[in-house]
Amino acid sequence: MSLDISEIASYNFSVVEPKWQKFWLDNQSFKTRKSNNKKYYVLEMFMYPSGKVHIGHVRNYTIGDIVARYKRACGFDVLHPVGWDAFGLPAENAALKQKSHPRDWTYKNIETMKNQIRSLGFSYDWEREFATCDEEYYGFQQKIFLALYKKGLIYRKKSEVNWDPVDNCVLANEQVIDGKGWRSGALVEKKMLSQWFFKITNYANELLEELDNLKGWPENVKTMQRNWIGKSEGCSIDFSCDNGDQITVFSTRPETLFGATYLAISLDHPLAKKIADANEKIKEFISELKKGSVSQQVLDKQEKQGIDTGLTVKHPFLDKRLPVYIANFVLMDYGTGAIFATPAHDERDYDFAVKYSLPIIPVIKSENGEVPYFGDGTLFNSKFLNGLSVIEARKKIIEEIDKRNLGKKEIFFKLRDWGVSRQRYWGCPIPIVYCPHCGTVPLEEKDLPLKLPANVSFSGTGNPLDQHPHWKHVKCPVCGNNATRETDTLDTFVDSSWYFLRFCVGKESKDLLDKNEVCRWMTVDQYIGGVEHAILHLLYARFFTKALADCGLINVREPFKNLFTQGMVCSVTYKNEQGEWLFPSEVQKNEKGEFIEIATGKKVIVGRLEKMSKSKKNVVDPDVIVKTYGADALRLFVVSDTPADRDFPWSDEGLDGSWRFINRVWRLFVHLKNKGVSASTVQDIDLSSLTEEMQDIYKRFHQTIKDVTDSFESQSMNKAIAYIRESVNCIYSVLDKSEDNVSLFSVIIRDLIRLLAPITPHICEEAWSMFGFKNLVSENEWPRFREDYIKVSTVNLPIQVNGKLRGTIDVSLDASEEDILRKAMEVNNVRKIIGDKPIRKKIFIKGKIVNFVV
RNA sequence: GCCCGUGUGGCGGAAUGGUAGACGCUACAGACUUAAAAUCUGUUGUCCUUUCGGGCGUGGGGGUUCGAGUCCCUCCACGGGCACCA
Repeated sequence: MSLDISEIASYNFSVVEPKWQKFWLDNQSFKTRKSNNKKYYVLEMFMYPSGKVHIGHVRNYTIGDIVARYKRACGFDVLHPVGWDAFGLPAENAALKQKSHPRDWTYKNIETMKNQIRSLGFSYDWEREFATCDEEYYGFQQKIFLALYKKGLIYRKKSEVNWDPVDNCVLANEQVIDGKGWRSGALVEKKMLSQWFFKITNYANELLEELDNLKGWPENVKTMQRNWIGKSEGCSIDFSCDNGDQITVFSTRPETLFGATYLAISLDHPLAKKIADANEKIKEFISELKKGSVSQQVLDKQEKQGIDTGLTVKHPFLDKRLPVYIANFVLMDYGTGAIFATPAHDERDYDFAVKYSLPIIPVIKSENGEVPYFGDGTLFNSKFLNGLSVIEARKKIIEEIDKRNLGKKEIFFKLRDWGVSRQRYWGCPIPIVYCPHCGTVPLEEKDLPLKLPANVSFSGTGNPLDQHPHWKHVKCPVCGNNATRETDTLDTFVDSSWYFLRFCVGKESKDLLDKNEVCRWMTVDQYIGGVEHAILHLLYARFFTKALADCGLINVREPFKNLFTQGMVCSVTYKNEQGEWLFPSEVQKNEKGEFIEIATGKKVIVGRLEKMSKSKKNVVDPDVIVKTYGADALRLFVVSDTPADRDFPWSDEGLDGSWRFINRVWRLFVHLKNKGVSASTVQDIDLSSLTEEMQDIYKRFHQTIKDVTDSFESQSMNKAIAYIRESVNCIYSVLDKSEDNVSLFSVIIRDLIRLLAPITPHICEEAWSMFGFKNLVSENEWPRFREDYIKVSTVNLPIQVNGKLRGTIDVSLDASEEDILRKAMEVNNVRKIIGDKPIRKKIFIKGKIVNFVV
């Protein structure tokens, strides 16, 4: 086939894309529709306004937009909102660095990113947009805080933070680098501060059990949450100490009690403090161990260390005393902050025992006497437990402990309460006042929102709200005397724990949790975001939903029905000989195919694909791509080839391929238009009037509709695109017959545009209007396929001998087994391989396979 | 350290336990062109073979099965999360 010059001119996206974006916006094409149709709520995890949209965002939002457009076409009322997770640390860092106010910095970023998002043609209902730093939003969040507070779900307790002794401020884990403060370089210490906590542990069981009902969640995310909640059954045991105190330990393996050789308590255990106060050496030792970050991976990796307190406790069942150690591997937050140690059957206990030459007494028989041993076996050395299995022994000893009043069976969760206090400015202020007379007093609703003061200075030291000249000084709402405000703000995870509820309510309502609207739209039918949020954000959002339901504010208990976690966007990295990262633009391929640094001519080390990040200089700017290739090409590319839940390898060549495909499709449209195809030539297709070849083409197209539909339903955009490409190739192969089959090609092209529209909406909208179809393709329905067209009557059946493929035969699906086996045996190659060997077995699976075992 | 994933041609990937490599990228060849680009057509896992065809192949090792990329065990490599980054 040949195309004339006018058809060869490439598709002018730079005119077409802005044209339709403006049209959609002006006509509010994606305003949330409220009809009697079924609803569908599509939500992508909202964006942190860091400054610029990156390709990772583009991929996330493209997936969401494809779902939204597809579901709209399928007839759902779709809620597809957009917003900004706008509080957080980077705004304050920018304030320090560039002297810009966090608010100005944030809103400016939002403006920039909004324009970027709009240039990608996402079908959002912009009317519902908001930022979490909007006074209206965080004011309402304070209302929610008060409701939870009244419900008894919020309390204050002391908890450890990373403390920078030079800057006098609390550091986030990411601000601690090699145990030192990122700005000051000072050795970080752990410090106890009074902080607010949400009682997420009240919901531990429900959070765990409801996971089983979340059929639309990936199994790995559910597993991670289960492990995080970490329900374990065990028992508490009281040990009496020779100083008169009692130490309660928790153990999930009480059956190993007879192998216990020492007790270990946490650095923060009340007893440890008591001892430290009386013993300078121990005090010093504890403060030495307290250096460094509070993060778990740091704690786990550090060497196990401890100190003998000199105290001993009595073993509850044996006539012996065990020494009590203060040890850095015992966590105050889990269990009771104290353990009995059985080094023969626990790795940590073992390492510690070896280091401090403590005895190791095995009580469970292992096959080859290995120590430490963690498997099942028979108890020995254990008095009344002797001869029992681990499970039996556990049951028995818990009974025994209970009977003798030494402790009781208990269930502990690894899940800890959620600390929400942040010693920072750019967050939601906590609506609490401390009064010397009335104590802790919540603000009254009429005093909300409690706004952040505008004039604030950032020195990098201390807490900005605390240092503000007058903000914290107020009159007590109860007695009117001088009082002070809480100067901590809320963790930004709080902001993102209910934003999906706020989206349900239109801007006209002051009640941000308007029950009718929340009830109409919740739950979120499809939630899409990175797997890095698998635990914290998703768990907090689930907790919040339950807590708000218990406060009577909403009536759902689970926020997200289906969850999709997309992979990261990765790209190649380059480093020079000094190990410095290089931009791709600084690198060139020479004649030998080696990569060299342009500036120096020296060889460059080509690293493996890594997550795109500014520091590795392997980011790609979406603006540049949109300008040179268009939004459709970018959208198409980020969901092509790689399944959406896997990491996506960026490549310029791949992007080029997507761009070529868009032009190929456009040439197809223009060619067919020139051959007379248009909306007015669409008519019902009478199969019998077509040649056999055209019948086949039409049937294959119905198969394509089915394949693409199935792929969209299973979020396999990459497969949908492969099927569409295949179909386009197929249409190209018969293009010279288009003139004789105008109606057929009209029908096919109409549906092809509709199949492609969720992915590349601009070109499809343009083609839709060019062919003269009514309304927008974005408002049109999804094409349907006919079951009777995709049924096949014959099949190409593989014939195996001993499980190896030796040939194939074409058979009718309803042919008898006998006929097929006879035919299979006649295949030349099969006969040759079998020879005169006797056939031991004939496997026949209808429509699938024939296998001769000889 | 603990928890969760991933591993298939030169590359991204496809494959209800049933013909491994669909679709795309790259590379190569041809057509068109004064030429280039673009476009179109073809080839492209690997080894043996003129052809027909055959051997080997889904990170390594083992197992279940008539048959394993797919299920089980084990090992290796890489990535994500770990509670104050979002």
